[in-house]
Amino acid sequence: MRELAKTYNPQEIEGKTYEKWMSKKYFAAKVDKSKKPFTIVMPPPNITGQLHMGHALDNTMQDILIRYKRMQGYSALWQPGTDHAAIATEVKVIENLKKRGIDKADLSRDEFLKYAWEWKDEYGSRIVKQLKRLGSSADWDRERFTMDEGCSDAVKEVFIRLYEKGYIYKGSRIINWCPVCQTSISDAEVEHEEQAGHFWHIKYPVIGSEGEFVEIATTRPETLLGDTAVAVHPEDERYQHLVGKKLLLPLVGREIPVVADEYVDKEFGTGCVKITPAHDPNDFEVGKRHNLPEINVMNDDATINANGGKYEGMDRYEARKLMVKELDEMGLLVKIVPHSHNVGTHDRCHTTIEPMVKPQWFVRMDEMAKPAIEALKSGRLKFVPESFGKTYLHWLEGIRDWCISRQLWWGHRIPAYYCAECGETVVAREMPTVCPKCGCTHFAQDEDTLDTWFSSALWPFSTLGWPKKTEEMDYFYPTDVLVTGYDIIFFWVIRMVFSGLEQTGKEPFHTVLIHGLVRDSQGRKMSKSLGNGIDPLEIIDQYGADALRMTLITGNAPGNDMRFYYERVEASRNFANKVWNASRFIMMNIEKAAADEVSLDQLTGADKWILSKANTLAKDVTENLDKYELGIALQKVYDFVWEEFCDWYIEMVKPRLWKEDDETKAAALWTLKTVLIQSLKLLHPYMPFITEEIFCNLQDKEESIMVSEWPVYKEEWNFAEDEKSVETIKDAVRNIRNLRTSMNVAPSRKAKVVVVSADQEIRDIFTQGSLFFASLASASEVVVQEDKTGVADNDASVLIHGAAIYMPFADLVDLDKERERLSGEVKKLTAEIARAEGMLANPRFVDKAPAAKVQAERDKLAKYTELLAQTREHLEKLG
RNA sequence: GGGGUCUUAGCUCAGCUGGGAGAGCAUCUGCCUUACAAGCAGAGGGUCAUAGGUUCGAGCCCUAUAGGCCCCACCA
Repeated sequence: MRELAKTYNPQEIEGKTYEKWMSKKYFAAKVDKSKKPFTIVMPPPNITGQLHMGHALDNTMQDILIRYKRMQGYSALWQPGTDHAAIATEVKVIENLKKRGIDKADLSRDEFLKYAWEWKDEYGSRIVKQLKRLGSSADWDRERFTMDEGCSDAVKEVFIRLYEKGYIYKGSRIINWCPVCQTSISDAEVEHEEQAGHFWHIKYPVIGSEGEFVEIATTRPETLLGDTAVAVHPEDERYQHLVGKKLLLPLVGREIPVVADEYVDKEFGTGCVKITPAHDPNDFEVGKRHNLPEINVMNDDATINANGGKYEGMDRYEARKLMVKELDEMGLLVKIVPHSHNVGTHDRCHTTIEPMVKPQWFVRMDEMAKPAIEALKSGRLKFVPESFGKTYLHWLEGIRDWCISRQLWWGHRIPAYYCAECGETVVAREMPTVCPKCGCTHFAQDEDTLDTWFSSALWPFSTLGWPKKTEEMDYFYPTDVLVTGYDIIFFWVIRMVFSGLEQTGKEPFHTVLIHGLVRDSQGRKMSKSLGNGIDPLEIIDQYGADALRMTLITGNAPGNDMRFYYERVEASRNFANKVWNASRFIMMNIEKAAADEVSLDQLTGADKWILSKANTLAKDVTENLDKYELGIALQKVYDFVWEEFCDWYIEMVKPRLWKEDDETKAAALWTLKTVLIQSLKLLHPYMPFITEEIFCNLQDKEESIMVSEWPVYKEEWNFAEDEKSVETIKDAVRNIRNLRTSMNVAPSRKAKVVVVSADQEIRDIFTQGSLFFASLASASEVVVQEDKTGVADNDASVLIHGAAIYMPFADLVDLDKERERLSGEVKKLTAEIARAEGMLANPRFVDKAPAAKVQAERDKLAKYTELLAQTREHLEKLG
């Protein structure tokens, strides 16, 4: 044991503590059949990433659960790793190359990938180092990467299996195209933004009916170049005569038919819809129904292509401007009406998506969605909080096929090979040698890579060695809890569930613990563009990792967003300091007189009281943690440590420690140490560094708190009677302090305190606790007696249940003020009595409410009635 | 258009299966009391959005309304 510094200094402690944990291999989870497994897979941060508050929250929650379970004796695996983050990384690498004067277009695929891997090697470990500063106790020796050999193998295996089952197919369908990233993206990656736009009303001339026009309204006039029909509702009388007729597409001169389709809403716009199958998902469907040609009018960068005639080469928005102008000049532009509508944008770069028809790979979702829905409905999969289960179901029930191919280089290349001769597709792990159809020996691999989420979907089992049969897979899978933000339920959680069910037959986890966003103090999202992000590492530097962790967990319910305040970090830091100083106090005293083992019957009432409280606390905290109520559990430890332990118990114990020859000193020291250790253990998952440091300084039997045993409720530590007794004294102390404050009696002015009670039990309580009672109540002397002998009528008094307490402040008592105070008491008590009597007078309450509740009311009534009588008596005495 | 969620003290938020409204910060009063002024002891402050309903009893359950936020959705 050594003396601690006066204030807690996290910088001195965190680094060396983490190194100790690492070198002792405490984070390593072993396959150990004698223990129960507990597994969490870490949502793999992007290799492009820097630690932000979201990561800090997410990983703190996981670390709390893992540390808790580890202390409970589970073989607790926190499986870490990083994600290749296809688009994000590719964009970053391209930017980075640009700075060095290198253009991706000038590079071969292999050259580009070489740069990408270099980038990964340089920055991929950055975020891992940052996670460690938080105190994350992940099993870093098992760290994985979504593009490492094992994960890539799992990806190939799943692709092949799904392909052979007919769940993966290649098709030419309308997809979301990002003209800036130049790749297709899935529906989940499209964000809808409400934008102020316009409705352009344009007239299309009817062929063979001179002077007759069809008026359409469009938000995207430039797509007119790809129109292959105009649709009207089959039952729309206004246009029935036109169905089957041809229109002359302005500016293009193409003849297009008028078709009838239920898709059209008669009430909306003009009731006539231009149909552009190649650039609108709805029109695509209409086109399929009516066998319309699909005319793609755009290049990959959203400039107009050769099909756009003279507009070729223009950007889509420039072309729009020019076309509108020309239509106006031709007299075909009827009007322009302001109109706000939803525009799909790419969630990464916020470029407006261009729907295009392109050959892509898809995963059929209908069959795989079913067991995923069933998993939730059956209760095998639970969300915390539950409401997110509805989000999950809603998405799955309306799920559409998943576009998984990306026109990127960084990622898992699609394991499909095309015969150079006959074009036959072969899906295989390696490039085939001979074409099964034509015998040709030349193949080319598909150029595309897979959506980054395709590999993350396999994360819970690919990291454990699947598809190989490993003992890790047998032991740690299925995992237990997945902790993540609500923003990636669609991207990730759902895909892990259906992939896990499809490939392993089991839900990959039984609980999904959802958290919200960490916002700035004004409630805004933290973002780079706003510059309002707060760097967790700076907070750690300034206040310590424990304070940051505590801040992120307190006062926040699962799934709710939270605001980040420096004031709250300070409050957390202050708590750490409180724990530190309480420990310092205890150690200073233990140094003077060793805290030897004592038997429970040597403890005083106060010792038993705090021990009993600490015992209940362990039970409560465990229950809360089992329900994932991390914030509530921490709040309870906080309240216990600060209020009960520091403000009450330590103060109660001081007189015993200061007295030279107190025979209960050993009991006090033992209790201080025992309760402190209990508190440190309960606190450890939340504040790992400070608790470890104190624990190691406090005792030398165990070398680390993180592998010590989690406290369990012990029946022999349950002292209900002593709890009641101490509460009685606390009640008296509070009343006396209150009285002294209201009378302006300085704490330095000690006074004799006379406790009068007819109740032998209560007299015993005060007699036995007189030492600490005197100290807490600033009493020079405590006299306990049965009647009021020697008490002056004008002594100040307070009443508690079963006793009256008198203090001779004669010269200080302002009789008017005292009468006023007592009258106030009478008023309060009368109201309480009326309330209790009212309830008890209600026969329905007495009959229907639980007996304990009724009895409690009766007890209260008796207590208040007694207090009221005494208070009135005093009031009369004052005259 | 559908779904979710929130509305509690001046501010930010807790409030577990319904049983006398809580915390932190802020405010006011005293205290440098030998662990801690990053502290100690006190105090003030709330028709729990509104209106109904269920119940012996509602911040909590149900319905409706108002306002805020979020997600999903193919109205050109």
